[in-house]
Amino acid sequence: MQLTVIWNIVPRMTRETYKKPDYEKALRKAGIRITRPRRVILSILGETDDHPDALEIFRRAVAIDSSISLSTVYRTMKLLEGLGAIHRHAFEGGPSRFEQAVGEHHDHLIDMESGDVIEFHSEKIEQLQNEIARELGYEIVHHRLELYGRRIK
Amino acid sequence: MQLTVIWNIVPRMTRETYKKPDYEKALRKAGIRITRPRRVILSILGETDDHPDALEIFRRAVAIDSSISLSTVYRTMKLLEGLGAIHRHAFEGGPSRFEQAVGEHHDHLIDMESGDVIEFHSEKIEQLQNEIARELGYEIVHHRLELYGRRIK
DNA sequence: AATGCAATTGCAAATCGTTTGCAAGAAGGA
DNA sequence: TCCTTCTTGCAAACGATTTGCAATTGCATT
Repeated sequence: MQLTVIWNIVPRMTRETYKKPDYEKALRKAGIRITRPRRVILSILGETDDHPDALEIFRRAVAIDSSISLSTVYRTMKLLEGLGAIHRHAFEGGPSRFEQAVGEHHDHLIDMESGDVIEFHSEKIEQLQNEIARELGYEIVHHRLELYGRRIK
Repeated sequence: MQLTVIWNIVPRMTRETYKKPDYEKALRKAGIRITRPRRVILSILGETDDHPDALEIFRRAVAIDSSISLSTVYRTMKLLEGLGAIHRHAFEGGPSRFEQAVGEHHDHLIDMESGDVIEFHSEKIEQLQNEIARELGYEIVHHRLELYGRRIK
């Protein structure tokens, strides 16, 4: 199977402008078959704002179509990740958690008590990272910045 | 078993000033028994400059004392981590890799071709992180910053 | 140096998250 | 509709790590 990054076929997509039919058309164009399980998983990813792990996605999927299997969830996540449609995050030990690749890049602040994930973005930090990498003779392909913190009362 | 962070009992330790006897004394003071396997693992951690994973530490340990088991390596890593004597890093999927907690905090730049890990530190980035967290109503307990890059030719 | 007991060990089996082989079942272009 | 290829569910395999257990060992105490 040959993978092409198709996410740019569906550009400027945000949580608000997200439309399933367009999305599926783009996938089909990239040679990906729209199956029942995939449609279910896609709809879950499109509707959530949190960062569920495979098991959680599986649970939600089963609630819609009980015949879906966990391996299909894993396979679909890997497929979508390869297409650039979702991002995988491995926070501190735990299982991978996924989020739809919507809008621009951001980093994460993890609430150590609740496990909540807060997204943020700092252009200044990004620039500093590039500077540092350049000084060391590298160009950054991607990065990971996670802040683990406690809510200030 | 009651754990106390003892690493500050052995302050200002650098790779150059590191002395096993002092180290072991500090551990004993914290109620940790210095066993043969632990002495071996400690010496490996003290001598290396890279970021070996448990299996690699196990291999090196076996070369010194063939009776050491992998589970003891894991148990010791967890113990030392709890004491603050080592840091655990989980880079992109792979197994945890460890490094002695020596000197001050630093982040990592991972060479995507070779897997090499380059350490760096930027006070500016640290400050920005604190600002961001504060704005979001959080105080940072710790963070993880990894740059994945390619060498510029 | 010998004693006693809790801490530590090695081993094998268990666990967790994830991947894979396989035969059966569906997608979608002709 | 037919045919080929992709996808699926299932169960078994997987890699990293943890655990239960009985045997061993460190070390504070005699």
